[in-house]
Amino acid sequence: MSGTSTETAAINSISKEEMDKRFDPAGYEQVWQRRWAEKGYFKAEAPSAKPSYCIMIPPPNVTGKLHVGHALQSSIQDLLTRWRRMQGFNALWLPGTDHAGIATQLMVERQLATEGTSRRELGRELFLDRMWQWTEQYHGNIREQLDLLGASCDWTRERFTLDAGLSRAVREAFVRLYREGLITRGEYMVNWSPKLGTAVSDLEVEAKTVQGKLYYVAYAVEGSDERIVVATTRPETMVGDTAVALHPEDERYTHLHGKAAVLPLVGRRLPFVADTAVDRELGTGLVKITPFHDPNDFEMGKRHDLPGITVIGLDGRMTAEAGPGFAGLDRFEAREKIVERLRDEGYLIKIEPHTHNVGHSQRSGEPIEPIVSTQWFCDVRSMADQALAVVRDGRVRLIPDSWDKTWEHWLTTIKPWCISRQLWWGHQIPAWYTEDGRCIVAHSLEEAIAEAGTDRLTQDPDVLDTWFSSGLWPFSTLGWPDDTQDLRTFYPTDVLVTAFDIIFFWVARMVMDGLHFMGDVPFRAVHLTGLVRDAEGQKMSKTKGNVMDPTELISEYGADALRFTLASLDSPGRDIPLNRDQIAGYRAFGNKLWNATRFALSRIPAEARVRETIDPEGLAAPERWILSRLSRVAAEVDARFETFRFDEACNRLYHFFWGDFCDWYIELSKPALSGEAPRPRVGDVLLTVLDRALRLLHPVMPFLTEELWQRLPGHEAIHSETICLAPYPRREEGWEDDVAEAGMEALTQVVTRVRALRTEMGLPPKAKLDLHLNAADSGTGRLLQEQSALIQFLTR
RNA sequence: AGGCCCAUAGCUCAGUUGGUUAGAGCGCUACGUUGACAUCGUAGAGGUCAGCGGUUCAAGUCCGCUUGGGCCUACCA
Repeated sequence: MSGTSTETAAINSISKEEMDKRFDPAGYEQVWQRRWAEKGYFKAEAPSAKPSYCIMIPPPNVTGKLHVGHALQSSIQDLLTRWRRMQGFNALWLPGTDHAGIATQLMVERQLATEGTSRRELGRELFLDRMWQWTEQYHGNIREQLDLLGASCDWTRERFTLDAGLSRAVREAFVRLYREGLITRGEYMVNWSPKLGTAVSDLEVEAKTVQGKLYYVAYAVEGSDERIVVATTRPETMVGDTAVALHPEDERYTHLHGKAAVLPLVGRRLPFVADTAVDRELGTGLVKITPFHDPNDFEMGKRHDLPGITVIGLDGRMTAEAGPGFAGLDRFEAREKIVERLRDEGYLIKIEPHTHNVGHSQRSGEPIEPIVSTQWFCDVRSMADQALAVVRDGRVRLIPDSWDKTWEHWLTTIKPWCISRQLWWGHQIPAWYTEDGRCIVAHSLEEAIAEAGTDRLTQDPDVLDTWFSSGLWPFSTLGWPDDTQDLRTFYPTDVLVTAFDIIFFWVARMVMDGLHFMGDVPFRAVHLTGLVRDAEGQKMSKTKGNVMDPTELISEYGADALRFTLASLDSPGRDIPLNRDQIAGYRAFGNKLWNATRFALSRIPAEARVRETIDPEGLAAPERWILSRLSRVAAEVDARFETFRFDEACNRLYHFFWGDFCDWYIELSKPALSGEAPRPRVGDVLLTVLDRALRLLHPVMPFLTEELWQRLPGHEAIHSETICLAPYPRREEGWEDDVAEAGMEALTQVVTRVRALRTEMGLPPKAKLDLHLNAADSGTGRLLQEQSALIQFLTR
């Protein structure tokens, strides 16, 4: 509690002291963040008489560090939450973190390696202890960083995907899907990552175009002198061949039907099989079939009832089945060795360069090995159909909707999802095996024992894919499977804000799970943001060294400037080039807010106050005009927030404040405030417009607006404690005044024209001139006449 | 191989359902500092809206093609 006394001093200083000429975000940002938290302004209610508004944070990696992409998404989520909260909604932004299975386990494994040990050496239990230690050590970082950004999360509802409640939800979901027959265990071909030692899903495989080789190998035809030639990119798999395929209508090879080839080096008999999947144009039109090491061959093997042989093991090395001379070799060494033997024995016809796509492990970067193994699968077909339906009928809106087609394509072609991982960090699969090999799926060991009739059970060692638990996030975080008050209050949630790159990993699965388990969509809209890039539009990456750290940007420019920048760059369907000049520009905007407030506070009459509302009756044209403009901007900003056009909303706020308010209204108020040319209620109007402008800006720039708003005399009339809970300004139709706007338009044009003439004629800015105006019509003439003092003031 | 997106000022981008003279920020030029703000003010320069064709009274905007970028999906040995 060492910081308490200084904090109190800082809080006391707010709104009392003379304002500095320059604003300093570091001086108040975290003071306010702490105070808001202490006051509990962001705690949502359940139940509540107010309408609910809910956003679930896309949970970042619990041990991770927030990057600018997180800063972007968090800024948008906070903007929406603060906006709705001010509008009187019972707003919940639920924070939390993800255990991020492979990623986090790898970090700890790397650390163990530096200590000269490994997870295998430690054993599962000790290793998991280390994982939890690691998790606890870094867990606070995410909150710290969100606090720096000004996030208005409800931390009393924070969740972690591995906490007790969410783990229970995971087991419940697994058991239900198993009992519905949608989760099954079986031996299939999976994407295997030898380095990671685990199966991964199709999504975790990245196709990379590589320069490979196409090897042409001669196979003898059984019972004849004929030799046929097959082409392959992976000669090392040939020792696992069990057939040779040809196209049924390929006239070159009709004589081979019913015959067999002989596998070089091994001597195995390989029947010819006819299959239309064979491409006659490619290679020689004859394909070697290795059912256990190629996804196509696996399918073909099933169609023709071919046996499979596992010649590459889970460690990426050749098995004993590969035969003497190859067993134990790494798969790529084996390739060289086998090609060498083929050449030596005269089977190698030729080698051609060949460009093709090879699946690589997204996480480890190595080529994926298609391997047959026993895994758990989730058949998502029926769930996918439901997810298709809700996007088609608009119950879930993707924003921008250009993603609809991608959604459609992926979900219509979706295949069973391999959900088991050979890792330790994650939700262990709730399946137990009896000694006689029965498999019991249950919520708990106790339930499994009861069902099995024995306590001699072994739990399946595998854990679930991280995304299995993430898919449940919108309702597991609210207490599901129990029927909780939170669940009833906040589900379905309103908006999901996330980057497009996890639309399949996560968004689609939440929609499927939400519909399946809750019978309703998890959110009504998905705002998909672009990728944050550097100033040159390059992807940020550690290797390029162009990564921008949000924490550092905040300390340099302030959180409000970063937030404003990110929000104003968030145009639909576009990536976001972030450059420091722009952030600096919005920091200058902050300075503008600061100094406009400073001006108002130093010049208004003592009795001036922020008013809840103002009757324009009896006000002069400049006052009528600024109130009219304010009303229109409030309406526009509201409409833009509704449609997720944060860029346009920010733009309008920026131009209203800097252009209308500072460049014109403040200038116009000067002669009135100084007493040279008094006008009615100028002080009240100035403060009231400032109050509303700050409130309009609050969702984007929470810290500065609070800091300034607290200083406005009479702000308590709007809310007794904080701008965070003050009402969001709406349109005031009674303020909208076409006559005043037209009149001011004429005035500003006159002023601008005079200034331009002065420059064109090379007249010194201070030289006083005579100005004669001829109005085109009497109305304008009268107005300009009325405002002649102002015109003189602005044009000298 | 399919699909999606993009091309507008020196740079990064807006530009709604087609409708006056295409906008902003940064950068640039000139001038300006004792009274909110130099993180500023005033004025200004700068665009064949990638190219070609079409629809229309009217196209940056709609349609087709071309070129040049980017991304996603995909089992071609």
